[in-house]
Amino acid sequence: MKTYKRWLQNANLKVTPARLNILYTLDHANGFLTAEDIYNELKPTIEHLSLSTIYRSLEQLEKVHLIESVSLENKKEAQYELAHSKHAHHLICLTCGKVIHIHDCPIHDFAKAVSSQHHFKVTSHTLDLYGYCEACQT
Amino acid sequence: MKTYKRWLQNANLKVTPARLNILYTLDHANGFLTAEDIYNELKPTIEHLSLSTIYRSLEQLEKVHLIESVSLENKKEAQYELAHSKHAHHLICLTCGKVIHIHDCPIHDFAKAVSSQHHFKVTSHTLDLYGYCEACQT
DNA sequence: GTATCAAATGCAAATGGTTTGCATTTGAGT
DNA sequence: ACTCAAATGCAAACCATTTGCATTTGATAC
Ligand SMILES: [Mn+2]
Ligand SMILES: [Mn+2]
Ligand SMILES: [Zn+2]
Ligand SMILES: [Zn+2]
Repeated sequence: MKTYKRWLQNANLKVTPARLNILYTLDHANGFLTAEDIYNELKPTIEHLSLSTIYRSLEQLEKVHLIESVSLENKKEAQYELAHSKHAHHLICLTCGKVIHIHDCPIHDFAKAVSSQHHFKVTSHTLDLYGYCEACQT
Repeated sequence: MKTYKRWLQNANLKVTPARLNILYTLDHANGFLTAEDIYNELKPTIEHLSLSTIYRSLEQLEKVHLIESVSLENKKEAQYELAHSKHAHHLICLTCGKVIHIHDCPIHDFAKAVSSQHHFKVTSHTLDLYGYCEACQT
């Protein structure tokens, strides 16, 4: 918990139980979590926890770049993960939701080519690969 | 309109004004459209048009693969476009919403590599590039 | 420690995009 | 024209997320 406390202090956010627990939960998840996932995880251990606190905390944590939100194809709820400094892409298991991070990025050259070809100034991109993780390929 | 009629008939869907108009509208858009975009476009010309008809039509059209829905980063509404048979990716203008289709795909080799490296069976992927189109780069 | 005050929280109500129930209309085949 | 499933309009329901407001709490100053 020491680490999370420092993260919050460095970001000039008050250290509150909700925020510490949200960071801990995202840090120990093996895939993306929704606001409600986090709420359900924490509700039993925090009395009087409100779902709106989760939403407001996620908003703040994202604003200071401690976490990131992702929109997944065919999912309407926002999904969250701990922020990672290195540019990365995702392997997402369609069965168990496990997420593997890939730090290799095949897009930069491609973006450059496409960019000049279509006179389009590319500033960012999203690339997610869907399929089945080792455990789910039986 | 002749074409759209045939599309619907081939898909075993009844030919209705709403569906014809939705196909026409998507066919002539230069970017993705939301259900409400389409509704606002058609409302003036179709008396008693209901937004739920738009939603139900989009659902049907997607089911028979005449159109596709896309989830965009930081947009909560579903976006639609006419289906395209060839595998493609998107250049999306952050200012005007224009979408350019790229039929070049740099991912297949990458997916193969990553696949064997992480024992992950990749079945699909999404790749969208965001930035500014020629007209919006002033 | 105690006082202070903005920031964070709980709770309930409001939102906004999307879906659904139901009575009525319409398209396609006879 | 006749029939019947499918499509539609409208209102109400739904669900994820946001917001208003009264209360509590964390950080800083004494
Ligand atoms: Mn990630
Ligand atoms: Mn497309
Ligand atoms: Zn899995
Ligand atoms: Zn543009």
